Amino acid sequence: MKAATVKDVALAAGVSARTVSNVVHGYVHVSEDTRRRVQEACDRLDYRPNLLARNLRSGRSRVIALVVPEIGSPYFGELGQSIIEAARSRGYAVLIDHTGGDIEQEKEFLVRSSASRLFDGVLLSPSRVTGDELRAILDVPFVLLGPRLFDPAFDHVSIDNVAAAAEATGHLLRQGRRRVAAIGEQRWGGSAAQIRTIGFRKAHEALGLAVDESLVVPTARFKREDGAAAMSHLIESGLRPDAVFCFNDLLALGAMRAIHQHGLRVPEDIAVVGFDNIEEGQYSTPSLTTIAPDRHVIAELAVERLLARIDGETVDQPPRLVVPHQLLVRESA
Amino acid sequence: MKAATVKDVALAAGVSARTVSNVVHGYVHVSEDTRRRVQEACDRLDYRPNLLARNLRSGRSRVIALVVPEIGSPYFGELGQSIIEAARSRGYAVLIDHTGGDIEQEKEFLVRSSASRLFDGVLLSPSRVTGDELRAILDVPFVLLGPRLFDPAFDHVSIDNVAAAAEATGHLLRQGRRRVAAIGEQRWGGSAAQIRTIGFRKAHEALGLAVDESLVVPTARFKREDGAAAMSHLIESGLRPDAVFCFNDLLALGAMRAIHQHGLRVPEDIAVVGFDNIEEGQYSTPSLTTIAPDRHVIAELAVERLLARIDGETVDQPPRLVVPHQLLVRESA
DNA sequence: CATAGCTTTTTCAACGTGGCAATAGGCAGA
DNA sequence: TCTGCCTATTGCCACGTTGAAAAAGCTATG
Repeated sequence: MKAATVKDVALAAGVSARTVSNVVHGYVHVSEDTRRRVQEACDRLDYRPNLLARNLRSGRSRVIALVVPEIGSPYFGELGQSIIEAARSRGYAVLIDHTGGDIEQEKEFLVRSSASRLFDGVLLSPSRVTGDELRAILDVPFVLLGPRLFDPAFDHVSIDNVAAAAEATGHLLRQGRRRVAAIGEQRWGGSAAQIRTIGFRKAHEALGLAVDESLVVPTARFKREDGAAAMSHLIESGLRPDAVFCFNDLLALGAMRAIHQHGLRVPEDIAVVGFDNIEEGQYSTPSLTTIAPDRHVIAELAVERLLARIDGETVDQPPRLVVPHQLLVRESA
Repeated sequence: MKAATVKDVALAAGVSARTVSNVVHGYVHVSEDTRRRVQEACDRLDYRPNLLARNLRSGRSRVIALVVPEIGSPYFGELGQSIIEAARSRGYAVLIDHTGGDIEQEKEFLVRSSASRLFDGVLLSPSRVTGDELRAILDVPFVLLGPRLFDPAFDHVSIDNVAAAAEATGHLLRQGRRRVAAIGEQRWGGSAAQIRTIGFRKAHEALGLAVDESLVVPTARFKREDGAAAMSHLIESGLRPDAVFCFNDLLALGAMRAIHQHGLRVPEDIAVVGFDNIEEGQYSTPSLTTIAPDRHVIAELAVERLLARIDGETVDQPPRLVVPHQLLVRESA
C-alpha cells in the first residue's frame, strides 16, 4: 500500500491540503469539527508526514551528523550514545560516520555529504583535519570535539586536557613514583597526544622533576595492542618504569595486560593511569584509575551549541567550552 | 554564501537546468564543449547537489537506519562500525538510534520515523518488539539481527545461537567441569537469553548430564555489573560452580571481576566462557574464551539483504541467514 | 445593512531535483 | 532539396510539503 499523503487525507476529509497541514501542526484557528474529521482521516489512512518533503520545503532536516574516528571504539561508542540522547531530546536524529583516523576519508566524507542537506550540522572529532580545512569544506555549522588544539574561534567542546594529564601524572608522582612513563605520544604537532604530553611534562616541572625522554613512548594508534606493545617495549628494554600514564584507557588496558604477562603486578610494580573513563576500566582487573570527562555534559553542550548555530542564534558564551573532568582513583594507581 | 543550485549553474554556464543535471549524472549525449562549460561552472560555484531534493524526487534517501538497544555497548558499537562500512561501500549512510531495550521506545522510534522517508530501510536488533508488531509499524523494508527467534518468514541474519551456546557449554563440560553455571537467563519467552539457555541444556543432555537449576542465574540486563552480581551470588550462596557460561562477554567480564574479588582464580577455580567476542575480551586478564560470530559477514549479509529488499529484488536465498561462528579458546577456559 | 474585525479555510507557489517527451540542429542518403 | 535519423538540449511537470497571502464565513457594532 502506497503511503498516504496530505492530499489523500485532504480528499478523504473533504478539506484542502493546507488545512490538513494545519491540523497536523496544531495550528490554533481550526474548528473543532474540522480538526476531528481530519484527525480521523489521518488515522484511517495511517497518514505520516513525508519528512523528506517537509525538510526540502523548510530547508532543515532535523538530523545532525556525528563523525568520529571509530564508532566501535568504546569511548566514541559511549559518547555517541550520549549524543544520540542529547539530540533526541531536542527532536534530532543522528547520522554516524567514522573515518578510521584517515585524513582523506575525513575530508572525503565531509565534502561528499556536506552540501547534501541531509543533515543540518556536524559534530566532529577530527583526528587530523585542520579547522581551516573544515571551514573551507563544510557549508553547514559544525562543532569540534576532542582534545586537539584549534583556533579559538571555532566552536569546540572538550575538557582541559593539559590540566587533566597533569593531574593524572601528578597523582603518580605524588605517590613517590619517580620513573613515570607516558604511552601514546604522537609525532605531529597539534595532535591529541601532544596536548596530553604537555600536561605530563608540566606535572614533572611542578615538582621539580626531570622527564626521562626514553620513557615517553609513541604509539601508532590508540588501541589496546598499541598499549601492550609499548609497555612490553618499556619492560623489555630494561627502562624499569614504576608507573605509566597512558593517553587513553585502551592503551592503559593493553599496558596492564602486558605488565601481567611479564609477571609484574599492577599497581605494586607498575601503577597505571588511563584517560577517558570507559566502562571497561571499571571492571578490569585491577580496575583502572583514569581521568573521567563528563560525557553527559560534553554531549549536551555540543548538541546545544550546534543547534544554536543551526538556528543562527547569537551565542554569548565563548566558542571554546571547557567541560569538567575528574580523576577517578581506582585500583591500578 | 547560499549554496548553488542547478539553476545557478545553468545560468552561469548558459544552458538549461536539465543539461546541468545531465552532465552531473554523466548522461552520454552531451557535447564535449557543453560538458566542459558546465563542469567549470559547477566547480566555480562549488555546486553540490541537494540530496534532499534528489531523494524527494527519486523516493530514495540512500540512508539506512540501524536500531540497537545500546550503541555504547561494545558489541553493538563494533557491529555498528562494520555496518557503517558495509553500507558505505554500497553508497549508503547510516542513521543510528538506540532504544535502551525499552519496548515502548523501540516502537515509538519506529512509528515516528518509519514513514518519514528519511531512510530507505531499517536494520534492527529488537530487544522485545515482535516481528508482527514490526510488520504492522514499519512501512519500509527491514532486516532483523540478533539471537531472538522470529517467524522464519522475516529476513533475519544471525549465527546459530543454540549450537554456539552448546559448543561453549560443551567446551567446559569436556574439561571435566561438572558444576557449570549459566549467567544471563531472562524470564520471557523468545528472548535472546532463552535461546542460549537451550544450547546450554543441550550440551548437558548430549553428555548425559543433568542441569542444576540453581546454577542458571537470571540477570536484569546484559552488563558487566549484572555479571558481577550474578557471580557473587553464585559464590556467596555456596553453590560452588567450577565453570560459568555467560550469555555475553560483558556478563563474563563482570563475572571474572567478581571471581577475582572473592579471591578465586580464573580458570583454575572457575572457568569462564563468554559470547560475542568483543575486543575487550582479548586484552582482559585473563583473556576471555568466547563465541565469536563473524561480525563482518553479519554486516555484509544484513546490508546486502536490506538493499535487495529496498530495490525490490527477488531474493532466492531463504529469509533467515545463518552466519558462521567459532569458539575462540583463550585463557579463561 | 454596511462595515469592520475576527476566525477559518483555501489558493498559489516554491523548495531542487529528475523523468518524460518534445524540440532543435546536423548530416547522410535518396 | 527533402526525408529520415541520430545527437544534443530543453521545457514542463511532479515529488509532498509548507509559507504567504488572499478569500470566505461569521459576528458584532454603529
